[in-house]
Amino acid sequence: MLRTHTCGELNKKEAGKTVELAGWVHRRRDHGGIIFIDLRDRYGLTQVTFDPEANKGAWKIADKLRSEWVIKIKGKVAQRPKDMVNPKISTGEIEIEASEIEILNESKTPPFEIGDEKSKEANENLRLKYRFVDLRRHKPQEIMRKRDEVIRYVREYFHKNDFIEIQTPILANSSPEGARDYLVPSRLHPGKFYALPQAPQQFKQLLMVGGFDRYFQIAPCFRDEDPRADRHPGDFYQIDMEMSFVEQEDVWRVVEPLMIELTEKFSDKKILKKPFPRLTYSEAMNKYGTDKPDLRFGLEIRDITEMARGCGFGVFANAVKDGGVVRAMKVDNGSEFSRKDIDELTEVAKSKGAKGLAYIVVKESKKETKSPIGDLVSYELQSPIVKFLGEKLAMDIVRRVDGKAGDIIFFGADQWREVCEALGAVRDECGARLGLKDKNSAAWCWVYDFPMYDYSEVEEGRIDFSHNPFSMPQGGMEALETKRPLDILAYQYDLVCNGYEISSGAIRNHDPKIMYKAFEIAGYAKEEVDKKFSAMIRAFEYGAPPHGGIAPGLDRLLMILFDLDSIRDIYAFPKDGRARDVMMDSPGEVSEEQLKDLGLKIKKKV
RNA sequence: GGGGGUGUAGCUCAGUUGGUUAGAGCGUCUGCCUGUCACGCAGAAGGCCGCGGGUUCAAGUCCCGUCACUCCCGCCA
Repeated sequence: MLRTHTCGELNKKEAGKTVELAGWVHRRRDHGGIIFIDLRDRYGLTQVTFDPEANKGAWKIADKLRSEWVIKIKGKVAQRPKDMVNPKISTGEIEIEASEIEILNESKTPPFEIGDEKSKEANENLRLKYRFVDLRRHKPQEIMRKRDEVIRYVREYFHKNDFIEIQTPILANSSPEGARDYLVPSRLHPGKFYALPQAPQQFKQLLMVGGFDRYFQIAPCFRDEDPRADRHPGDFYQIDMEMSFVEQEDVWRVVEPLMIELTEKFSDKKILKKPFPRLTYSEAMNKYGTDKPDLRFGLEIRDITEMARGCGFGVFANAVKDGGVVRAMKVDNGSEFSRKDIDELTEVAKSKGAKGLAYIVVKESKKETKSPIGDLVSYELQSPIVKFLGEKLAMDIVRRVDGKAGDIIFFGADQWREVCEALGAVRDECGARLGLKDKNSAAWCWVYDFPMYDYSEVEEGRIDFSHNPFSMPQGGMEALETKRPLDILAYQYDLVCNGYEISSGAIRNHDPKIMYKAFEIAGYAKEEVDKKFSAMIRAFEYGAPPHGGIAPGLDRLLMILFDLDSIRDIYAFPKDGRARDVMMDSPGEVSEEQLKDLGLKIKKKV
């Protein structure tokens, strides 16, 4: 060993001992005579002193040291006088009086400062290029350590509950649904391709058929989709689990306590409600305009379709006439919003397909006035739409949503889904602008009863699976045969925290007959299903047990627990915003020979 | 595929209404300094103001184009 101790562990109890430390030169303070070196490793900092009078040789070497050089020192632990203790570091009571020093490696001047948390962080792309240096900083060190603790905790939790971890293949098959695949050309089978799994979905279901009734895996998943702040491009990890002989409640009973424990042990957030509130998909959409509501704040959406029927404001009246809905969302204290705020919120609504964003500001008025229905009110309405609605209807709507002086009310009028999505996005933005997203709260909830089918977004008039095609429809075969497809619900559930979808799961369809029927409704012929899911279908014909599971996204979970803005922070070696590894320079070019081996040709861009 | 933002020293940023030689802090280098701990003091080096074009007596600043970076939407069963 090149060291007897780490840089974070020595204290006054060791005073007098001779020790050896190794690490990086964090900072050097040269006083002309005495030289101080802060020596750093992942455990902490220890101050090392070089005194020219005590040891001229070591002092001379210390004089040459620069930032990030790797050194090994030998010296005596000395207790610092009381007035020289540094309370900011764990080893602040002592210092090492160096007698020997060896330079293990020199370093170029790093392209950015590694130092204190106070210094401004360098541009992320520069840090990613020099990630091996960036990782030396306190923050990434701490995140990686905590990530490891969470993973270990998860593993212990599942093992304690009789789950076993099984590694499923990385070289798998292209899956016909969902995201774009990463393809891997096969050399032995020219023209054929493996695909990296988007999730171990099919494998874990096959494990159930194989009799492993409680499986889990910290599973690598691969999807070739554009990145987002909460979506790491390329590869990411799921806490994948599946159970046999269970109903959805049983899956929840395993996962919910784990999420509670993880939140309480690894974050500073307080869980707002235990057990987690449960909302059906339609409740979530109607009240919050999204299937992943942020329940840290209220701002519920209310339906005023009937009030708006035939009203004087054409946008509302026409929406109702065309079979749509009119919805209102009251924002407490929203009258603070400036004209600019409202314009920006309108842009948010428009980005979700709304044509505009109608609003009524409820302004406090100095004197009470008589409302059109005769009572006294101490507010007045400011809005471009009141003159069309008429004052009486406007007042009624304000009452309906419990509006009071100081509020603003936003409206959406269109088809149901468009209104939900637009107001949902506006609600989210209002929550952010009004500071309602409490960093110290974790609002977990279950969203369940997702519809089995939805109108296809690719093809007019077609019906498609709204989520996972492997979910069991509620009511089984009977429902598929008798109900209108859009009315059929699935045993499909999401786990949501603070507006992030952490997890998606389902009770699976384990009956081949029901599976064929379910796919038939979505427009797939039997032969097509046989071809695309041959292993699954075959397996289900040999005694598949009822089963279901869930797969919380590890990365998004960690991001919330550790309160990070970027999902890249929780990776040791993240991809950049365009799915590149700027440190390794990947994706990279390959040689002609490699391509030839694989039977591939590449068209060069001119 | 669409929209917004940014681009000035190694890093983080300022740069007014277009006006003389483009600045600060940190870092780097040199010298001084024996108790600092974000040490201090003095000095120095370091700039294609992303790139190309235009307007102008004059462009870091205005206009057009372009590239890069970044965030958002689409997409992500």
